[in-house]
Amino acid sequence: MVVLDFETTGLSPHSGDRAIEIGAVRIEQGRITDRFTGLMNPGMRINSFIERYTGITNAMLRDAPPCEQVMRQFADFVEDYDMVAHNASFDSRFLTSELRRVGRESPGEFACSMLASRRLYQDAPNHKLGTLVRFHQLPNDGTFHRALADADMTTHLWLKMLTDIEEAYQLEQIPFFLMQEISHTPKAMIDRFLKSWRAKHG
DNA sequence: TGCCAGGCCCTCTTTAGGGCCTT
Repeated sequence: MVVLDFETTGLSPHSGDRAIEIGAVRIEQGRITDRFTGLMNPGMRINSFIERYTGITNAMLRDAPPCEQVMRQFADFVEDYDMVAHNASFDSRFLTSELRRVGRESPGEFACSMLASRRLYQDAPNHKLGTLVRFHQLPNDGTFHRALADADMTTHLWLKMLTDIEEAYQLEQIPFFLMQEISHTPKAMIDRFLKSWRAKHG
């Protein structure tokens, strides 16, 4: 699967917002096998809030390739893999919007690490990505709100959740139907995960 | 002119409202 994160000019592609950076991590057999990242020029200036929030400046975007070029490359990277994102409804909207502009689409399904976290870690202070990284002491380099850094942290969070789900399942603490229900994760994704997990652990 | 995201989930709910998450 591919873990995905967008930085954007705002919250809604339906209000004209565009992607300005994409970061993605490919996971196979529970291990990171490839990464993709790129700044992209949205053809518009970003406001000062976004500059402060992400650290991405208008000067950086001026020299970046256009969204269309980066998204075509990303479409080739993601192929038909299923995807994971933290608050997936946000990233899936931008992915659909940006791919549609270049006549592409992603056939994969989305799972949401935020919804899964709300189910699995009810003792967490909240379910922001940064909070969960600290709560679980997940690997990070101190960078937040940049696409590849956030995708990397989401990857570590997702792998931890899969392990915790599997352990709970093995311990018969949760039945299989609940695994499918957790986080709205598509059944096919859970099935593929279990198959690869068992191949790895015997 | 005035509006301005959207989906999940809880609750003082279902004839609704508001917090949480993402930028």
